Amino acid sequence: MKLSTKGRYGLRALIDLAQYSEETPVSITSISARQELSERYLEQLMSMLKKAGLVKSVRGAGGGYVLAKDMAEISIGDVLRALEGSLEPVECAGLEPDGGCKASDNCVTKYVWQRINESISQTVDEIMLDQLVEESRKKSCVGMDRALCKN
Amino acid sequence: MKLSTKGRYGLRALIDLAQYSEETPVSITSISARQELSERYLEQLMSMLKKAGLVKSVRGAGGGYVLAKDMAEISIGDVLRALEGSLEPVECAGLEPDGGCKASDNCVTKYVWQRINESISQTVDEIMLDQLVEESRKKSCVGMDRALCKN
DNA sequence: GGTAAATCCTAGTAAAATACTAGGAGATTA
DNA sequence: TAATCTCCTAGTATTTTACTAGGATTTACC
Repeated sequence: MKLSTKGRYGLRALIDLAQYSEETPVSITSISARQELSERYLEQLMSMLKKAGLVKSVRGAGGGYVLAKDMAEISIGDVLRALEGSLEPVECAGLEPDGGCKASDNCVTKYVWQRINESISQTVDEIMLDQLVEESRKKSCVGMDRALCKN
Repeated sequence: MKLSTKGRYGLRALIDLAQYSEETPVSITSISARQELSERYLEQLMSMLKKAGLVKSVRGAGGGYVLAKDMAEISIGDVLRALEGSLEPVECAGLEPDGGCKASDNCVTKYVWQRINESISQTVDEIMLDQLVEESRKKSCVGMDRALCKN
């Protein structure tokens, strides 16, 4: 039940992007410098965020990435699902009426997985990116000590 | 953010155990036969549940496992934490005052990890084993089709 | 006392997932 | 034309997962 580096790094990167992309696109190079992340790896994370429609890219010199919609309209759930795939703790727990496991009517544990799934979803979907960006500005923590924190 | 087979199989096994251990201890052999799980693997899961104080063992012929406390006093959180370790999505998110990451005061994402952690904990700690056992009896699903469901 | 049925304990190991690195093609600007 | 970007695919070392294997120990029952 751990989030991978994709989710952890990717969310940090997106908060950074949101802070710096108001006027011009932000390049992977600059994000990775500030956040001390591998450029090549970050490239892949940004590509996932783009596929999910959360950021837009501007190619060529002076290019980079920009948010594809307003910060207040991007939930942390959107971000984490884009990076981690489904956040369901067990595959069968899909909420779709006919989703997942065929044996589900006889499955007692499914109830548990579903409850966990719902609580995670509710939590991550009600936190929006702008809240974190604002918080980040308050703390003026543009860069944090990566030697102490890997998240 | 997936639960491993430890958590999935282990919870199933414990529900099975709870149902069958009211009079005599239940052996790993019998649980694994009903639930179609490897005996050797299940052995390790039971050992974890024992270390966590959720079950007691009775050695020797005719032995097996019994719940160490009342079903109504074992939460699913206890079970999953015994099997999966901490359910925190990110290590630093510990709720302990001085727990985890040293950079936490400057960490914006920690807020997110903590919120997720709290919601998961709350959910799994309020579901008790007896609820699932009762549900299981209602559905009379002693054995479900393992060809269809791996959870 | 012997045998069968159990738990207990440690190690090993194949497969899958993770966390990257590497190389190079294509787009855009100055 | 050179520099700076994104884009895309593939490779790969490390770690984790999901087991399997072997054997010691304990206990009930004949």
